[in-house]
Amino acid sequence: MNVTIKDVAKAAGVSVATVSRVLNNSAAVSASAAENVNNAIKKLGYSPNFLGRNLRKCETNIILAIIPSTEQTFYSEIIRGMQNAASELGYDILLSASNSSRDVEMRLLNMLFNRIVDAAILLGTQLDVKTLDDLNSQHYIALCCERVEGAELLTVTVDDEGGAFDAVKHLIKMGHRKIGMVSTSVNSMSSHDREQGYRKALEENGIPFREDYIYRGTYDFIHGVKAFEHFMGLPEPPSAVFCISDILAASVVKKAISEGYSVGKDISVCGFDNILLSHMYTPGITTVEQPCYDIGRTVVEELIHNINHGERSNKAISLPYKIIERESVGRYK
Amino acid sequence: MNVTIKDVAKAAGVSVATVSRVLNNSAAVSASAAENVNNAIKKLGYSPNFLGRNLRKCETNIILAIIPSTEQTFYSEIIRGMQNAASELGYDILLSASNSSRDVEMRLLNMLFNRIVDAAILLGTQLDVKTLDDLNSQHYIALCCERVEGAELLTVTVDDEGGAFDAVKHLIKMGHRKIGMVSTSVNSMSSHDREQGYRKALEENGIPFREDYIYRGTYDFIHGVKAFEHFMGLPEPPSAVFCISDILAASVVKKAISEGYSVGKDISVCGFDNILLSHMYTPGITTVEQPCYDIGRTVVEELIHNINHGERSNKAISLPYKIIERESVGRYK
DNA sequence: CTGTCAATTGAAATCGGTTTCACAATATTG
DNA sequence: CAATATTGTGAAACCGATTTCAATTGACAG
Repeated sequence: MNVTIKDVAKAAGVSVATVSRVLNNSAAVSASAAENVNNAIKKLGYSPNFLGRNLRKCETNIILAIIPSTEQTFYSEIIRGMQNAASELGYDILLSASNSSRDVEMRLLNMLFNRIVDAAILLGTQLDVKTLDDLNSQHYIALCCERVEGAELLTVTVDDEGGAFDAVKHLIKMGHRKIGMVSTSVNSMSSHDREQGYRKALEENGIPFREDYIYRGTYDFIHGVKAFEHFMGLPEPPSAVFCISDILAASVVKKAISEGYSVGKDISVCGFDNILLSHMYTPGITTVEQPCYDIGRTVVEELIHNINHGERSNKAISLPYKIIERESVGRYK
Repeated sequence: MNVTIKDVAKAAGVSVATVSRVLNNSAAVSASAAENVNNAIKKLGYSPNFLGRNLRKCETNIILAIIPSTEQTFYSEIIRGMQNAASELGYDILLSASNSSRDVEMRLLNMLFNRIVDAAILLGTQLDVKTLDDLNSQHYIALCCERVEGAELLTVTVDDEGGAFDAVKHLIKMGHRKIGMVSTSVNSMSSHDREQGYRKALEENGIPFREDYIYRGTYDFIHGVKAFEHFMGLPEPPSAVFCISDILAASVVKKAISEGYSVGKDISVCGFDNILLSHMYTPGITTVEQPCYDIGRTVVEELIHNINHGERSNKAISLPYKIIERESVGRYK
C-alpha cells in the first residue's frame, strides 16, 4: 500500500542502497542514477519512513520538552527559543505537559528509554536528585528554568538571586524600607534563590529581616490575595511588596485596588518574569525580565552539543535579567 | 551497549518470540517461562525499543497536536482534556507550535507521513481546503477550535455564533443599543462566526448594523487600544463593546481606564474565551466561556474512534458555551 | 497402544530503512 | 603501459522488535 524505498529502487532501476545514498547525500552517486531516483521519488510521491531510518541510526532528532503546565504563558518564549535553535541544528522540539505529576513525568521520560526521542528538557521537575543523576548518566537530559540542588546535570536558568536582589534594591532606592515578599512554600529552588536575593538586598542596606514580612503560599493566583490580606493585617504593614512571579504580583495588585489602595502610590508591587500579563495589566507591573528566548536557545544548543560530542556536561548556566520599570512601583512617601 | 530483547531471551533461556509474547500478553506462555522472562527483564533493566516495535506494528500511539502559538493560555485546558482522553485510550499527546507558519505546519505534518505519529490535531491552521482534504484522505487529522469553511474533516469547536449571539443579547438586555465589536480581518472562521452572531443579535432586536461600529485588526493586544481609539473618535461612540477575545477585551479595558473611563459604568466591555486573565483582571471581564476541557476530550475521542474503526468521519461538532458575568459589563445609563 | 488435539515453543520472515563490503569500471600516476 | 587509486554500484547484514509457521510436547480419548 505505502510506497517504500524498494518501490523507488525498482522504478528507478537501481538498488535500494543507491536510493538511500541519494536520499542522504551520503556517498557519490552518478548524475544519471541520481536523476532516475529523484524522478521516481517524485512520481511515486515517496517519503521515507522515519521508523526504519531511526531504528537503524539509533536517533530520532527529536527533543522532548516537558513543561509542568501549558497554563503558563511564561514558557512561550522559551519554547520559541528552543524551537529555533533546534531547527537550525536539524532537530525538532516536541512538548508535553506533566501537570506537575511525578508519574506523568516518568511516563514521558519513558520516551527516552524507548528511543522515541533523543533527549529531554525538564522545565521544572518533581524528580529527586538521585533519579535525575541516574537518568543523566544514561540519557541526554537538561533542566531549564528550575535548578535542582545537588543534581549534576546541564541546567540553564536566569540569575534568580541576582534578579531578586536588584529588584529589592530598586524598591529600596525608591525609598521603601518596609518591604514584604510573596514567596512559595513549595519545593522550588527559584523561590529559594529569589528569597536569598531579597534577604541580601535587605542586609546590604541595613534593613533587618522580618519573618512576618514573608508570605509563603503556592504559585496560584489566590495566594496574592491572601498575602495582601496577611500584610495588611500586620500592625506595621509593608509599603512595598516583592513577588516571586507576575501572576502573584497581579493578584496582589488586584486585591489592593479592590480594597481602595492606589497601587504605585499607597503601595508598590514588583513581580518577576515579565510575562505578557504584567505589561497588559492596569497599572503596568514593574518586574524582573527573564531572557526567555535565550534560555530556550541556550539549553538546546548545549544539549545538542552534548549529543554530538557524546558528552554529559553538568554546566550550570545562569543568564542575565533586566529590571523593567512600570507604574506599579512608586516612590515612598 | 543497550539491552535488547535478544539479551533478555538469552538470559531467560528462551527465544525472542517468547519474550515478545510475555511483553505483549499476545499468546499463551507457560508460567515458568514467563517468570524467567520477567526476572531477566528486571535484572537487565530492559525496556523495549519503540522504534522496532512501531516499525513492525506500523503505529506509534502518539497524536500530534499543532498549536499556532504557545503564548495563548487559552489552549491550556484544551490540551489537558486531550491528554486525559488520550491517556485513557492508550495514546500520548505531543505538542508543537507552528507559530502560524504554513511551512512549519507542513514540516510538522511530515511526522504523519514519516509515521512518527498516528494522527494530528490542528488548533488553527494556515492550510487551504484542498490541502486539508488531501491530507484527510491519507491520514487521520482533525481540526479543533477553528473550522475551515468547506473542508470535510473531523472538526470540534465551541458554538461561536451562538456564543456571540448570546453575549450581544446580554449587552442589549443591560440596556445597550450602541454596541461596537472588535473583530479581526484575518482569515479565521471563528471571527466570522462570532461576527454573524453579533449581527443576528442586533437584527433580532431591531438595531441596525453600522459598519463603523466594527473594528477589524489582528488578535494582538495592541488592537484593543486601536479599536478603543477608533470608537471614541466617532461622533456617536458605542456604550458597549463586544470583543472577539479576552485579550482584546483586556486591552480595550486597559485603554479605557487610562483615558479616565470607569469600565462597567461609562462603558461596558465583553470578551470571549474566559481565559485566566479575564478573571484576574481589574475589573473582572464579562465573557463567553468555551468548554475547553471538553473540546480537547471530544476531538481526541472522536479521532481515536476513527483510527480504531478505520473511518474518516467528517463530523462537525460544536459544543455549548456559557456566559460568565463579571464587572466589566454594567447597565446602560 | 495409537491417534487427535491443544498448549508451548523457536526459527525465520518481516517492517523500511542505512551501512558495510566486495567488486567492476574508470582515472591517475610513475 | 603497468600499477595503483578512485568512483559507482548492488548484495547482504543490520537495527530491534512482532508475527507467522511448523514442530515438539503432553494429555486424553478410543
